[in-house]
Amino acid sequence: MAGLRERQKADRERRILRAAVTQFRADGYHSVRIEDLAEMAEVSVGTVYNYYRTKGDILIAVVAMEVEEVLASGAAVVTDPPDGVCEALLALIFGYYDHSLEYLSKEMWRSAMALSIEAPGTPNGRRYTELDRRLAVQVTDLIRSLIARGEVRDDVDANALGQIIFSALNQMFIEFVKDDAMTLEALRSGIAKQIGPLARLIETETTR
Amino acid sequence: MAGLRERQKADRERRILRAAVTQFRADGYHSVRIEDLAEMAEVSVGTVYNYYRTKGDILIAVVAMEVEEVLASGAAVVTDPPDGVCEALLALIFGYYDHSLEYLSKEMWRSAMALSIEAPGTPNGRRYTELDRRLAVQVTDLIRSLIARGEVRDDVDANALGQIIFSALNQMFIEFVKDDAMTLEALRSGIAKQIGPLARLIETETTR
DNA sequence: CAAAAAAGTTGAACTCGTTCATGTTTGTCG
DNA sequence: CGACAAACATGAACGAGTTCAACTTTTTTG
Repeated sequence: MAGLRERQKADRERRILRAAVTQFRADGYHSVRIEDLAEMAEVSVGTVYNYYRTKGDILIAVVAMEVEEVLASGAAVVTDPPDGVCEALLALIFGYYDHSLEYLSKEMWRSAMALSIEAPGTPNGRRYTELDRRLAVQVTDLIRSLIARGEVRDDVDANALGQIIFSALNQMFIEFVKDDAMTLEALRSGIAKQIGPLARLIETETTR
Repeated sequence: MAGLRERQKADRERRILRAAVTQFRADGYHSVRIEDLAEMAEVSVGTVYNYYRTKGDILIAVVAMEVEEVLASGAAVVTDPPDGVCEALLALIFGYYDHSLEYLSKEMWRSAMALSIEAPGTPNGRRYTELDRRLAVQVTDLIRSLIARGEVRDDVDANALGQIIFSALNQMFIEFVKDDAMTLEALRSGIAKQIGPLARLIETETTR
């Protein structure tokens, strides 16, 4: 049976996370104080720290939910990619990008990325890094899928290329969240300019 | 003539920077307090803030000196790259990597990178971003140089490829500084595994 | 059911980056 | 040289993340 204590704990954690999602989005990660979250969640400041190690932990928890969704949407593309190497890659990448601002602000992404670099040893950092790794694996899987379909030359190194493409899309995304004025449209066209030439290099002859 | 005031100012700034280089490397960016720097530089805490906007500014100033050196060493490779596409690219990249830990610790790199992502609008962030851009330009220049030499196919998009390669080497470097246990050797072989296959794709037929 | 143990909550106190009103030093002008 | 202005240095005070010793609540035990 679910003891009273357990229910209360789960409830408090949910309330804190809910407060975080709401306030981070509304006022920005930095403007929100732990005290604000505690107040909305109807717990004390100390209690927040019983559920999350640091303020950054709370952000990562929020961001991780979003990335899980992105991964799920990407899985659909990998299973049945559109025709054409460039089209398939961009379908996956645009899927990532379009999802990214659904629940999170650029400021939240910036802070989360900064955290993952600065504190790689914490549960925070490791969790975010793991999500990055899974995204890279998904890109690699797509390439393998395109090789199996005969659209990509079978002498390309799927691992190397998947990693390279992930690096490119990730770096582009960093530039996107760093510049508040940059539109999703500009992000899309930016990565397309890189993926296009690359796709041409790895296509099989027959697809030309 | 250099007035007394000017000399004193320059002197103080140098002392603060010197204290930062010494202490950041010895104890880590985070462990060092502004008060520690002030003490070593024989100024007050407030004075430190007269010369640098934030603690991060001081770090960026230190890191920027290092990156300028890296850019200078890279320029030599671009001017006269070794034979072979892969060899030339790796000569440039290894040059970057080997330089990177000469004066800076991994923790300093992590903090600097995190800063540039989190505070892109500050003088800090912009300066670091600008250095990144110049590194990407240098990679692009090398590719152009290899095209001119006939080693790289002249139908490849030098800009797109330069940016992609920069993203890859940068992402790899991020993984390197995130993992204190990762050796320079592992970093080198990691990027080589990505650059190798890519180089084969862009080489002219004759070089095969 | 009562008492002890376990688990969790609390908010005051601590740290450190940053700011600002005040004081001091340097340069300039009569 | 003396007095005024400008520039600069100073450190106490403030804000926000984090910690921890004391207190409450829930569970277990006899």
